[in-house]
Amino acid sequence: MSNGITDRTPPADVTERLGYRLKRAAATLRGAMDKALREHGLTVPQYACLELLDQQPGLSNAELARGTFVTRQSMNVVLRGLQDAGLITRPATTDHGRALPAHLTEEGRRRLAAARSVVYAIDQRMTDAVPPKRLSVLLADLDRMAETLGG
Amino acid sequence: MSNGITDRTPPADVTERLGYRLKRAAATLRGAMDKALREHGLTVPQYACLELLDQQPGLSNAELARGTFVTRQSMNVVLRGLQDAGLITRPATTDHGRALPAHLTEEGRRRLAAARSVVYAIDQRMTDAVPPKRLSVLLADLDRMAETLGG
DNA sequence: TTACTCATGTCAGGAGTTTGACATAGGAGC
DNA sequence: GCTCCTATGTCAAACTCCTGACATGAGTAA
Repeated sequence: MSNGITDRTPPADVTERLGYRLKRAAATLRGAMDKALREHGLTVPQYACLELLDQQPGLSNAELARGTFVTRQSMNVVLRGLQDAGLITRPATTDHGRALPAHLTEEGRRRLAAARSVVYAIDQRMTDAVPPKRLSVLLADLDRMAETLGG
Repeated sequence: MSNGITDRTPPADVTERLGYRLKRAAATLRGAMDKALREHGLTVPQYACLELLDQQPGLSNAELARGTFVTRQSMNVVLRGLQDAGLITRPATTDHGRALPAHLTEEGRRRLAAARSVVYAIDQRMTDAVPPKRLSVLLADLDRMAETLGG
């Protein structure tokens, strides 16, 4: 059966398929972040939102949704929560268009800084699990996988 | 700043971190599977459950939950749905212990076979996106990442 | 101007998932 | 025997997220 030509059929064992492994790694990461962030009073989408806003102040609801891989509707409730908690500000109206630019408050920056330390630790532990020389290749492969499926 | 020693601090740009890329790839895969499976009347957890049961008949609710990375409670709902749809069977009682072994019905096997084709196609497209020589290494790295975080 | 298209923000409803809790069954150790 | 400890199944409530839908604003072209 082994003829030197790459097998183009997914393994019969589900757990040997790329999709399963990808899901497993992502689920584990999600669980670790969820647990760590809970002690900081933040959910994963909330943290992701704060992180994006810190790097790109003024992002709109729709832009944040795309950046965190959720729908506009989901991001809307996240933003409302962050707004109620006083971590971000958003104008009620705007001169041009409908997009409402969001910005971090001082408190938001503080909470983000605190939460960032624990998330960094997790990301670093995970990154250390892969040989340094393979990291850039791994990142590129993950990107290709996403792009191929229309991400 | 580049001194030949591997940088041990996560990139400031969130989108350059391993966690972000991993989430992106997983989210894209989830979206593709979700869309494809909807035409077969199945959700992703339902499909995963059927696939596991096909390979390992008699798995219990808790075992299926661990295998699909959800809680027992979630899997309980999934199993109830599959049972109502006549795709699996589960005894009401058992002689030994509390674990109730689940099994596919004939209809369950048919639906799984139909759904499997579209999922295989997605998995294959994704797998083809990474150079064949790197596939086994990629799988190993994903595993290491999960194990490091306690998966 | 008008009509069309697209992106955005938002509301309503429902499906899926989680946390927290409780009762039951088996095994290990005393 | 008895007591922990663990694992399992299940219920209830809350939360998260999504699908579907609608209205608004901007740009484009007839």
